[in-house]
Amino acid sequence: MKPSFEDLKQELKIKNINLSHQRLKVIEFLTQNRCHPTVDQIFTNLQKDIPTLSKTTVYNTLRTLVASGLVRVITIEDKETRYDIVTENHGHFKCESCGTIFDFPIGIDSMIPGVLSKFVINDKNVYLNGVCPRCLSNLNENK
Amino acid sequence: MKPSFEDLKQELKIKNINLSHQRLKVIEFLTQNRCHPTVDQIFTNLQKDIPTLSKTTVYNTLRTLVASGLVRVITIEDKETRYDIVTENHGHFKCESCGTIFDFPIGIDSMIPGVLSKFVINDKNVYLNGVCPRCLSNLNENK
DNA sequence: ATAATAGTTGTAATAATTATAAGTTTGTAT
DNA sequence: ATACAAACTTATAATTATTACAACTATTAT
Ligand SMILES: [Mn+2]
Ligand SMILES: [Mn+2]
Ligand SMILES: [Zn+2]
Ligand SMILES: [Zn+2]
Repeated sequence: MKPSFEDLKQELKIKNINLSHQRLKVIEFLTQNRCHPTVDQIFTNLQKDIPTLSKTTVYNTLRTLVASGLVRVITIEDKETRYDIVTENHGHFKCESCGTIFDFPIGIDSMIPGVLSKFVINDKNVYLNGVCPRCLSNLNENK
Repeated sequence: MKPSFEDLKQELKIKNINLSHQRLKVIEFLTQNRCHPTVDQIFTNLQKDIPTLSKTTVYNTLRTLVASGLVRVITIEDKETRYDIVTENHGHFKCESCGTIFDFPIGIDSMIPGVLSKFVINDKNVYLNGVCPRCLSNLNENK
């Protein structure tokens, strides 16, 4: 599902979170850039629009959005936290060659084993690393 | 499978990695503490044995071990990299209340969707977050 | 309009990790 | 055993990501 900017604004109102200019811009950026951007990417891009923007605000905003369940944290790679506006269950594949992070569907619930039946699960992540088809064919060409 | 200390020494020899005192101690610690320790935990504990130990050495050693495939990196939580001597495919559950990381079996290969058939997959991780049974029962008691 | 509240900003502090260069250990050849 | 080179370790400095803080600004309610 692709949550629209308007949907998200509505969600925020319901959750009683103020729709400040900066917050709206962060959400807008995330809906238009579904590449799982880092804080730095979000900050650098929004700064063009909002010259006074502070990186602290980006951190604060993302913390608020994650806490309210509107945004999801992706830590597929050590040392670079990324953010995803799509909170529905799906897996992530990161290409070691080009760095792209791909989404893929995965039915993880069906494979959670019985030993976890007494555990309360709040969050699920499936992360794969490898090489994407485009990079594979590039590697072949250069042989 | 529980790789023994001796097995791992053998593996290192095969891969032509020097069995320095510090490296052996790191491996020994990981085989005896299968709690997915952080760099800091490994460092602090080994320092008792090796007073001259440097944290840089712990970082260097872990990098070497990960590169050679003897150790696995766990980034279930943002901001704390952990290490696992068990490299075989299994999932991780982190309790948000007590911080314990539990292992569980998972047949992830069977659920990788067709859209990824052209991707080369080098690494797979399944991370769950929630509350463990012990913490759940503690919470109930205190109500 | 005023006061209270929430949000933003710049700067400083913290923490994890990496880079560097000097010192030490280890392995190999003589 | 000795000497030399390569590999490893160490302490320190530098880098990077993130959080803390306090002053400032915008928003909301009265
Ligand atoms: Mn995604
Ligand atoms: Mn494990
Ligand atoms: Zn690629
Ligand atoms: Zn627990």
